[in-house]
Amino acid sequence: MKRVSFSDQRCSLAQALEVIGEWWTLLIIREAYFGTRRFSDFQSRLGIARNVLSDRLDRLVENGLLQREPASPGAKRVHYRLTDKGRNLVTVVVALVQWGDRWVSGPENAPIRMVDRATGAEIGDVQVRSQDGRPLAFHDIGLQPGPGADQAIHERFQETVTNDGAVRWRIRRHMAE
Amino acid sequence: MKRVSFSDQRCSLAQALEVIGEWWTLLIIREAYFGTRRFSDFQSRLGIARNVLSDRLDRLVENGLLQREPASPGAKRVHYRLTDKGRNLVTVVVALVQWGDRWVSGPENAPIRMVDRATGAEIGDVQVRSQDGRPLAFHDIGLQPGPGADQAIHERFQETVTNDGAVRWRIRRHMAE
DNA sequence: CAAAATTGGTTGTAAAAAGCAACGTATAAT
DNA sequence: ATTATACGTTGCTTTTTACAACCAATTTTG
Repeated sequence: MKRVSFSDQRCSLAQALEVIGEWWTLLIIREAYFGTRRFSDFQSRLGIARNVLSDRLDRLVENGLLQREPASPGAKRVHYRLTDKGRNLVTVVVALVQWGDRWVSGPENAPIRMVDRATGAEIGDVQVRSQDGRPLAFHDIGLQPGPGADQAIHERFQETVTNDGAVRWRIRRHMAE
Repeated sequence: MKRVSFSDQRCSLAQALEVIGEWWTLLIIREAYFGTRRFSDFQSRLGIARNVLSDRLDRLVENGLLQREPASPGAKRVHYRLTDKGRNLVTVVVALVQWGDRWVSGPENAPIRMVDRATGAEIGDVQVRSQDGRPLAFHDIGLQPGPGADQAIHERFQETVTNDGAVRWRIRRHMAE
């Protein structure tokens, strides 16, 4: 396959996908959310090939999303547990499940319900919001070069200053020549 | 590779990944968010091989995330535009970018800033919330079999009724025997 | 405590997917 | 009318994944 790496792309989405974008990886994370800890349980629950599972677990541990710990105190056999970094992906997983429920499975065929433990009511839809809590639709979100933007990213944006002094960023649709 | 399909798994995450989980696919969606519409712009912006791009675009159109439309009225040459189904993935993309900013790139190196167009302020962190808006942490989220759960999923859960009549679901850690 | 079964992998091989470069048309620009 | 650009497709190579067989260490069972 000689698959190209995303890690040199200056884009946090590419960075994230480099870590969790491989085939099976996110399903392993989901399985960990479900409480699975043992190699053989991951294997039989997912139906993944053992060598691929082994490889993915190694990478997830390397990247700090899972941690190995003794299955029983002092034992050599290990369990895999989510770290904070791994648990923090919960928004991504929930957003994906909700999208899948809505657009692929259909809400009436949702295989899993996610509820608020405190009330038992279904959780809300994951949304993009402003810092003060207003829901933001697709077109309410503006893009700008960030603090880590490089030359290539700056070239994608066009800075304009309106006559009242406000700065506006326009994203270029086509490649600059 | 003879890669196994996720589409027979009864899990909306697997269904979603079947559509957008392939290498490059989510980066193409991101590129579409950025306003890219033309084949050659996708190609040169991402550095993706042309045949792979061609394949991914076909699949995205097939699955209804992108739509082809004449580049100019009456022309045969096409542009690719996001559909509602595609735009609806914005929560996933934003959640992933924020996770990448936080855990991989580091917030001070974020290449892109996402702002509220109305105020210019940075958008908030994507969160899982209850329907009435309380933020839910990882452990506040409970799992239950949903309306489309099959036998296998039901076997993963253990239903218990507390003595005040409330129903509780416990997820089984290991495979049932 | 010895034998059997389970766990947590590794190794080898075949098939499929990704990467690369060259080639072909149809449209757009000069 | 000629040239250049856009949007792919085809053919070949390299890398991954899938599948099955094997193996050592640990647990369980009789």
